[in-house]
Amino acid sequence: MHSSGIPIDVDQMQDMPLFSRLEKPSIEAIARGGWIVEHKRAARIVGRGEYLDGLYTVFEGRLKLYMLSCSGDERVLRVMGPGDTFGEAVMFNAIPSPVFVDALSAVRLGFFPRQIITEALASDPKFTASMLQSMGGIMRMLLQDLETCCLQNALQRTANYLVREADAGPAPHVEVQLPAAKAVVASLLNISAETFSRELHRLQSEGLIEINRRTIYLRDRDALWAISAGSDAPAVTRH
Amino acid sequence: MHSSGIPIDVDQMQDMPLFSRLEKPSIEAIARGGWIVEHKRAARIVGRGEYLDGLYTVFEGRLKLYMLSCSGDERVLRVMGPGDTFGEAVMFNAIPSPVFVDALSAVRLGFFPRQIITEALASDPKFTASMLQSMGGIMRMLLQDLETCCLQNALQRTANYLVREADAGPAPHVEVQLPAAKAVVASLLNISAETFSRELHRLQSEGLIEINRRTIYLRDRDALWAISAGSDAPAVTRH
DNA sequence: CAACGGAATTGATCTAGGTCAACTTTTAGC
DNA sequence: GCTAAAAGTTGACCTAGATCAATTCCGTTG
Repeated sequence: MHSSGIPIDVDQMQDMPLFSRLEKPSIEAIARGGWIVEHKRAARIVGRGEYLDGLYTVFEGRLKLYMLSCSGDERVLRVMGPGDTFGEAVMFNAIPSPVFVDALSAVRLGFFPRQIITEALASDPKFTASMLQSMGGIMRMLLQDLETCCLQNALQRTANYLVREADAGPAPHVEVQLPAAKAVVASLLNISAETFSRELHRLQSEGLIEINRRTIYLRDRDALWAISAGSDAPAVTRH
Repeated sequence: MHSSGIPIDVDQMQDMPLFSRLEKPSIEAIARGGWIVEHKRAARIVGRGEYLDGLYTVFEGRLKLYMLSCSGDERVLRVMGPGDTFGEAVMFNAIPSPVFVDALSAVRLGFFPRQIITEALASDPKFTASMLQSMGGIMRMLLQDLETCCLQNALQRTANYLVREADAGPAPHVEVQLPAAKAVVASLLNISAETFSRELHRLQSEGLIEINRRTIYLRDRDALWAISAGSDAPAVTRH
């Protein structure tokens, strides 16, 4: 890892949801208190059990946030990219991290010590609002995950993922780029890589999607939505 | 439901984690802006899809916060009691509620409109800190749930629940009171009532616990902990 | 105290999806 | 371009836990 003295690019911060609503001076104050950290692919950024005295934002690269079962298999919770933040819960509660964070590619992160964040919260109500909203958003995501993993079967989860991913981008696109290897996405959906492959190919054979490496073209968004919403087998025949 | 004009008891608020660190005047200001709501057993407090323009605190009674699958079976996420709060995520993000909240008994709740909360956040940094910590705590709980439900088997979940519940109270107790019917607790653990019963009786036959209606006596906390931590069958024989 | 109804237990099946293994395709290094 | 390693696909099998069904156990009410 490399903890540089390079000043943080304020313009880039302005594009991040957590900071985008703040006035320039506020952002600058926060930027001055933080620093850039660089890691290469596969580096462990946060380990389970570590305490974090600050929060991270992603400037460049991708990371996975995951848990490990006692038997060593991992469950990916989020794949994070530019603009995402992590560490809030651990920082505000002074608890050991319940999750691991590893770099999926070379990454450039901003690190902001708790002290700086606390000061910014005290001096700028807009930052407080942004922070609360950001945390609310993560809670919502976690709830979604819980819902997905407890109440939906493998086919529904797959369809649901594709539809959500298609809507996620700025312009809803019919072309979904998997953010990582299929095995990682499978873990995100809490299914085995094999099952993920099978369900994906099932959707393809039904004509709802087309698979091309890590790109999935959605051919019938409504049908996918219907599947994810529960009508388990609308036209889709099992076997 | 009954939306009374009864003033909110400030002393009772002081016992709630969200307010306990505030100065009396802050609490009083918040109390003046909120009101008491009463519901009887089985009442729906929040429905999925509803927007909430404020947050609730529980003064008296128990509630369940749950999701429904498309096929109608419910998954309980939290059983809430006095001192708990809910609605933060929905309020701060102005999103429709992803969950249902029903009363498990007659309940007395405090409702605080967003306006009041926002003002309190702006005027008292301690409240901001408390709020962030509270939300961080919920995030941590959700993460725990996700971990439990994705990485542990039914026996581990059952053992884990008992141990956590025993530590939850003010004094770690060897006597765990199930907060609701076994079927509700089972749903909390994302297993069927039947499986929950079986696993509980398995633990009993191994001598690790004793079951008496809704009271479980923990006879060997370390062994339970070991099970929940992963050593799947330390002395516990399957079948 | 009888009797009714919800909660809990227990046994007998069934199945979604995991695991293992063989194989093919893609990617990256040289 | 060639080769080794990684990623993905596909089939055969297996198991944890769901579901269904039959009792049993209480607690409540008249």
